[in-house]
Amino acid sequence: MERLEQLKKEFNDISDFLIALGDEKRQSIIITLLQNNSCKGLRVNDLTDATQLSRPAVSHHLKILKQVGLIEMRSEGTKNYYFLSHTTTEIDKLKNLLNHVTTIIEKSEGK
Amino acid sequence: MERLEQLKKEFNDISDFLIALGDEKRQSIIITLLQNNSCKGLRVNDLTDATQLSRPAVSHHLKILKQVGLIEMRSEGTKNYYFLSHTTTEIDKLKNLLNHVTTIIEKSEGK
DNA sequence: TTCATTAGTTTAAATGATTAAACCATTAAA
DNA sequence: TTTAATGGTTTAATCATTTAAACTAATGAA
Repeated sequence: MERLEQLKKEFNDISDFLIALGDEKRQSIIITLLQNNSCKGLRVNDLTDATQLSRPAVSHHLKILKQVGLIEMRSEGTKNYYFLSHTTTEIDKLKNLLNHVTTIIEKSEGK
Repeated sequence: MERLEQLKKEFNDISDFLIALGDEKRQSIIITLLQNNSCKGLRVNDLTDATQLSRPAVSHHLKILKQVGLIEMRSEGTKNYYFLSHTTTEIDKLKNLLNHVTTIIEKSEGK
């Protein structure tokens, strides 16, 4: 039952990330960034073109994606370049959680 | 670029699952079911007790969890028993998607 | 058959998320 | 020092989600 406490924490920890990933608008931003996944990065206006969203909407979603550590930003003067984070900490956490869950499910298989 | 199309489909396919998993109320239902992961399953009233949610709220969330294939139901008379699905199809899909994404991110690492 | 139990559904209210419009701040160029 | 370009923020409106209250349906027991 100690493992259940651990699992509860893991779930709680990853909520924001799951919510961030679940939104289709944000998915299209992520996919656009994956398409242009050079070190250069993309600007807000590039993303409004690609995703059919207004600038405040893109800005809003970028903020959420940044908060969960999925993307990062680099400034050059007034120009901001957004790119997918090279560290995959949150993704790895989610993978671990999923493995945890499947392990428990499979263990009870024979009961 | 063919892989990107594939990825787009995978994302689209998994949206509802991510949204279902991201909600904290639904997480507490999942955890309660994990705690009692025998073949027997739990009834709606068991879940209202454990999660501090009203019956219509639990019913609503169970419906969502059922739609994405995470849980299943078994009826005995008027009594309905809910339990975590033994097939982990959606979980496996999500794992694959995450592996896909990390592969792309890591590939561009050296650019 | 009548009453109690179990649980899903519908509707309306409350809450929360998303968006556009307008505004502000910063940098770069003229 | 103006002016243009870039982009974040705030506010208010819209839209979707969640919830509770009341209702309905079905089964099982008295």
